[in-house]
Amino acid sequence: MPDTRWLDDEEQRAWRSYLTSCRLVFDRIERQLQQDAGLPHAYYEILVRLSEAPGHAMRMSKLATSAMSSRSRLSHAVARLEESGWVRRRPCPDDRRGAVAELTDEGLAHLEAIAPGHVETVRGAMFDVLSPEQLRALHDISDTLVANLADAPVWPASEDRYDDAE
Amino acid sequence: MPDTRWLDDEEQRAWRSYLTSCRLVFDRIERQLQQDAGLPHAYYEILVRLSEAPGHAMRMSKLATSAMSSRSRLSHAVARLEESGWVRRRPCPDDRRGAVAELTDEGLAHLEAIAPGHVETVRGAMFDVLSPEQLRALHDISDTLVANLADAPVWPASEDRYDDAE
DNA sequence: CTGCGGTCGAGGACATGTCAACCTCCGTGA
DNA sequence: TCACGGAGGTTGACATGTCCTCGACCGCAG
Repeated sequence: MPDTRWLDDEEQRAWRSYLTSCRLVFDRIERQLQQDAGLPHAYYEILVRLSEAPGHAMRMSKLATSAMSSRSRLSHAVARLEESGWVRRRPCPDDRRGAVAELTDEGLAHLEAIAPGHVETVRGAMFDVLSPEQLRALHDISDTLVANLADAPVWPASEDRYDDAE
Repeated sequence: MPDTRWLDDEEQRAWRSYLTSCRLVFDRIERQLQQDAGLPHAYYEILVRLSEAPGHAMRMSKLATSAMSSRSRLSHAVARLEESGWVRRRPCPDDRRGAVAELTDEGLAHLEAIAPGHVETVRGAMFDVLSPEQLRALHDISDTLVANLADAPVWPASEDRYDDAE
């Protein structure tokens, strides 16, 4: 490794501010969801994706990708959601290896009950705080990051990583 | 709860893009540190704070605050870092309840060994990707978020939350 | 000086996430 | 048709984080 390109003071401050802001935002989201809905944000995401899918059902691997989750994580998560009665698993008709996760009526009802509180929290943590220009800029920045990091050669530790699916 | 102020399409996209980008950035950071340094980013932060403190030592509670950690989390973390030999705990001279965490020589050496890789990853995940204007904007946005969410009425679940300390 | 509320830090129980097998099954090529 | 590489999904061991409780101790009010 040749000479390190250290961060200068300005970059240092920017990076730490970014770290702090993300932590503050996500802590809020996480905490509110945990308290009011009894589930972590990752699980909420899963319910949302299912609710948007045709038939409120989706193939496990596709669900993993769309919820930005590893397969293994999704498997554990769905197991838990199944215990809670919000999701049901059934075999995939096309592919006997596969499984399909399906939102139950209770799951949908629960999601509809908790969504308003979550949205309000998101507004309070972000949309009510930033100016319209800041929001536009942040959207642009986020898109740029996603575009540049998405396919990312991050040594997918095992293959067990978001594959590029769909 | 009165009528929910739902997110419109644009806001929805912005929020999801933000979520995705943060996940991509932090996954990289986390993965690189775990692989090359054998520790999660939160632990790295602790080592950094200690290395910047006078005498490479800091009171536990102050360290918790400065590393944006709960006391309990810090306690577990320092226990682990102590096992690895990178940090040492000693009683606080002023306050017999207290404890002081101190970076060991090995800890400092380890930190110095792994810092370049981390910095390079941060550059690759952020500074090399965004334009100077984007970076300025992101810094400004982060500061705004921190300023507005820091004291945050987030029902500190138990008192066990970053207190506003020092 | 004594009692009392509050702070400091530790630790246990539990939830979530990661990694690494491990099966089952698919699709292809010989 | 059958072997084989790879995909889909699950599972168990383990690491990390959260919540809650506890014991020790501080500092103040009486």
